[in-house]
Amino acid sequence: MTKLAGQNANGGRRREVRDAALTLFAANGYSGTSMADIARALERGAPSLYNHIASKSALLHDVCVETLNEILKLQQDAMSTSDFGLQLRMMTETLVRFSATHRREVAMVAREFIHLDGDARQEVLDLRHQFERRFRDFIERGRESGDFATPRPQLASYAIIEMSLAVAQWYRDEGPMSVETVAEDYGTFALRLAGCCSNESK
Amino acid sequence: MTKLAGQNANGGRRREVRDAALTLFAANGYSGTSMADIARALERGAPSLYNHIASKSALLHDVCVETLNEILKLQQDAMSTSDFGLQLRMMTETLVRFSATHRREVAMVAREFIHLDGDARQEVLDLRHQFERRFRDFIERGRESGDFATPRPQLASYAIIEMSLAVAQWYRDEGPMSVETVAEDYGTFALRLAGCCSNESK
DNA sequence: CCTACCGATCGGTAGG
DNA sequence: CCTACCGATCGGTAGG
Repeated sequence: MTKLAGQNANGGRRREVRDAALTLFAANGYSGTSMADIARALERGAPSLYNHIASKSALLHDVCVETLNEILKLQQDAMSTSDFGLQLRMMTETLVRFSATHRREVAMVAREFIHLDGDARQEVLDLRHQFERRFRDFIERGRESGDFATPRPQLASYAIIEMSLAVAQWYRDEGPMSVETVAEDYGTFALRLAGCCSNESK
Repeated sequence: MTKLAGQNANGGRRREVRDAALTLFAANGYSGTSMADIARALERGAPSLYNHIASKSALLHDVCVETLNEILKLQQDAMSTSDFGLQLRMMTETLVRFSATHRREVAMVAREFIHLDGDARQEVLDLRHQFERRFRDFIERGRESGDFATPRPQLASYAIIEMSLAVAQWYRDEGPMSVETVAEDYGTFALRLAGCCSNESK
């Protein structure tokens, strides 16, 4: 009981640090954020942060890896149905929903990960490539089956992925459009873009 | 003659500094690049750079403003024809061509400008908004005329703009696809996405 | 969680 | 274009 409470409290502290860092990294960039900035947001001294994290770069690395694993899992779930059109819609809507609701995390895997080096950077790149490869192979299969009509599946997948991830850059909770509205429209965009026969299906 | 040579040399120096900075800013980010890094690339001392530029931030600001003005001019040129479908294709292809051939500059106006503050930042934001607004208004007009079929022109314009600018992130000159191939495909993507009747026109 | 402190590096200036 | 130098700040450690 005491031990459990202690673990929760420590986990809570760690999550607090990660949350404050994420907000600052997204607003000012990883290199534009100092450990002192993060500590200030938490009303603590900078050295205290090292009780909860190994280093500044480990913080970024952890966020990137966890975010990409989450995205990969969502992608897999969205690929469970048999209909190509519906599958593309679900893959796109899922990605847009995630981008709109995890804007800071998406900014990390979209750009900030470049500040990692060595194996940490490569691991993030590998996860990104895995995600892109699955998207691309899926569109390739849909083209072979005749469900999609697009000359270069790679370009279609890049276009769909990047327009969906970019939602994280401009979406605002206070804005006029709900996450669902954006997700549905982008699902339709993806179907049209891929030249899907059953264009507006849903 | 001597004076002209001198002006050329000075202009050349300034361009050298800007070019080296642009490469490093694109690779490592603005905050991840020091004046010493730029100087090292030019095999010079860091203080010497200040003979050619006012400050690190002025360097970024100048690049962003010039790049956005160039993009706005290209956009205007692409909007000269009367046909909505052809106009959308030209606007998109022009943007993709620019993104593929000015990858570093596009990275600056897409993200790095956040490291500017005050008026410098606002000026860049204003130019960006001007560009986005013209794109959005154009799609709105095309929808009213019945040439496009899309429920929310704002979302269609965001999708087209962001997928086009993202070309700067992944395009490689050494890659298998020419700039023209990518531009044409993306032009088709934009027409489909906007629900343009004459979908594949060109 | 704190204070005290480390060497390295930051953007930029002075002066020639 | 250089050397010499500025105060500020960087990520991180020691020690409690």
